[in-house]
Amino acid sequence: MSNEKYIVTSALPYINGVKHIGNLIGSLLPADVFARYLRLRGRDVVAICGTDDHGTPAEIAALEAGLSVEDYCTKMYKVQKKNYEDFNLSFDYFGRTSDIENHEITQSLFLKLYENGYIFEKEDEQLFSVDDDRFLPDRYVIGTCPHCGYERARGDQCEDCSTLLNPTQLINPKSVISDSNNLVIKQTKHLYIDLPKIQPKVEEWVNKQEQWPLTTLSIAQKWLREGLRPRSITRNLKWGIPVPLQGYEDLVFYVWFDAPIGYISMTKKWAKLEGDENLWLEYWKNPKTRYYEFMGIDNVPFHTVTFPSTIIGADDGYILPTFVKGFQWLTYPGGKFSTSQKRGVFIDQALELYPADYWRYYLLLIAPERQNTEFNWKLFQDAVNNDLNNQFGNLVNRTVTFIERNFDGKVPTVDSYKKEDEELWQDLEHTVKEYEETFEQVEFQKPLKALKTFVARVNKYFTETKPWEVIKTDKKRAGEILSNLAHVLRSIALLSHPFIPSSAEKIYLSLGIAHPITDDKWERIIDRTAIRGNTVKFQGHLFKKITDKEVKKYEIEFGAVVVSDEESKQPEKPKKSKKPTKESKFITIEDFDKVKIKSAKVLDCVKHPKSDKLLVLTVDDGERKDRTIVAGIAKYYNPEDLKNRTVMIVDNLKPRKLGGIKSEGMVLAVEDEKGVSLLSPDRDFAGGFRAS
RNA sequence: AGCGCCUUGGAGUAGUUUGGUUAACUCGUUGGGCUCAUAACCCAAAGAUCGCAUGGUUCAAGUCCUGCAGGCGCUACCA
Repeated sequence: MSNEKYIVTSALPYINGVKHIGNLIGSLLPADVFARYLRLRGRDVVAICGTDDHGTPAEIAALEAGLSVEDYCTKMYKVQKKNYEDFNLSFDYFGRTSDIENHEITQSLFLKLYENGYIFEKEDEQLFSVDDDRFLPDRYVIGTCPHCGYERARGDQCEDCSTLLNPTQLINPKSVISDSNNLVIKQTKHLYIDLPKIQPKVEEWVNKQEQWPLTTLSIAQKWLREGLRPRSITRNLKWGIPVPLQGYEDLVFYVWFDAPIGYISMTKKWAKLEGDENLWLEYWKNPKTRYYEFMGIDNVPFHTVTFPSTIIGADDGYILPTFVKGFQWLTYPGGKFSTSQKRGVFIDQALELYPADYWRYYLLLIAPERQNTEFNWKLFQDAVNNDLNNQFGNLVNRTVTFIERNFDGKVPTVDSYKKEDEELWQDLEHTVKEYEETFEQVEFQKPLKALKTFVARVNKYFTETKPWEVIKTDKKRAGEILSNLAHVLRSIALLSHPFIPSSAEKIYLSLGIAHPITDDKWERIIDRTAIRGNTVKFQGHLFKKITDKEVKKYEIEFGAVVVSDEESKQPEKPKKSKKPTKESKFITIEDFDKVKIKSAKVLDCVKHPKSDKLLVLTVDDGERKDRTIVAGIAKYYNPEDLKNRTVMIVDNLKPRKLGGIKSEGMVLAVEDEKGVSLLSPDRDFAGGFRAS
């Protein structure tokens, strides 16, 4: 089986900008983890990723940065490459789609398609911006929607009425790039790939992929069911891979066409650097290769239908993916990741706050495998503090220090195993089995949870066997317990390596293992004697806790807030069919009784950091002296004036975040045209008295 | 509009493919234990009519079917 090869690829991040943690968990990180797992098991794997360099956005960003597009891309390439290295992403090669190898392979695949009769020419109308001196992609044109009159409709679709459009349909179209309305319609010739002609073969292939995840399969099948349409593969740009065909020299390939070919060309470049020019062919033209692709869900059609069409149509011996894993989205509280709005965590920032392993662990734990998941600072803290620090780090710590203090740092020898020892080893076996099985199915949360459960199990073993007590009467037995612990820890380190590689290495060092973790053989994952006699050495604590203070700070700093919807009640689309609930004229006394209104003393009051309409009150409600209430009264009250005042609050209102700060209740006030006035008792009142 | 996904104790989730005794896990809460360890670790308890129809199928439904409500994602010339 040694000639079975593996390819692992992550969707290629676009060259522009630094990526956020959502991009990371959507493709890059899983690809890395899976590749690490395969390597650990001794599989012959090449893991490939790189930047997707071409396209209009890169050109425009370069323009704005005052750089040539080549220089801009090189600069961004370096930035991204470093980010991923810092995150311990272990791609064998991280390349670029603008490299010469990609030119060669893209052009050769195109020529094959051409020879095989899958390329045809068609004339298009396209808007040309005279002032920008360039053709405008649909999304770079905005204008008035002919259907609903929305003034900022994009050339491909009106966001307001969601009608699909052609840029030429827009009224008063203008360029997004320059705002110029000096646009002309030009006839241009473009080359198309005849997807309908290739469809039967693609369909035949897709229908055989029973091992694919259901969502992947159903997306692919939907596209095929609706029938593929020919798709343009050229653009009139200067930045890109030139079309190697007479009469089309001024065209370049459309990015969607050349980007996935990057997987192949980057492997080729890797082979070159490895000093074996033809090595890449052993992977890409070997029918026995197992090829795993990782990407966000939006990319699934490209990897299950269009890119395979290129490969199948060209018929040049390249293999197709064995497994296509599409991830849902990692969402962020308060809205989409956005550089301009300072919302979300970007990779470079993330690493300034905490080590890569913290992020890797939490992101993998909540990996959006089945559904969208939301990043949450508090849960991030929980995961790091409980799972990593308390359970994992502390287990390593208590084991190593115990051996250091009682056994001169030497891992003791075991002569016989008691029942509880055997049970421990048996559980390890089960864990490894579960881990292997779920990993082979390309799942991430499950192997990680198996590992996490086992770590807790080992802590239990430690507590229940009480070596600190046993050692007083039976040093030998205590030694056996610690030996078991140390050996099991070695297995845990191996199992955790794909997820948290640096910490795993550190455990190896603690256990006095000289070789890197990646040199270990999977066959020895369970080994009761591997480190007998090793000298352990405390390496410092593996993890550190995240404090509440940090969480609060970062929640605000990184915009993890719900936009105070009081104000942002934009003319949002009236939610369809929201039946107006019939309100009856009276409520019953029981209804009123549900509302608990009580007095509260304002202890402190400050302006809301994110809003000029909100004040943040800290009140004493008779039960607690640290209740936080956010009120929209900043226009009418100075924070200072409210201190020591008694106000009336709704006690049992469901807490809600306002501008990122959790408001636990509501302050009662009345409003007329002059402004807002707070309700309060006639005389000074302590907090906690219910109104009735 | 179409397609798909989601709705399970205070929070986050598993379980739904292949229906079957007390609905599982982590956090949080309450109580207890331990002291080797980073106030870490271990045990126990409370807490869920599994979105709604008091809908259907079945001896049996969180799991299958139907309808409804709410939330989300994807839908090709974007990269």
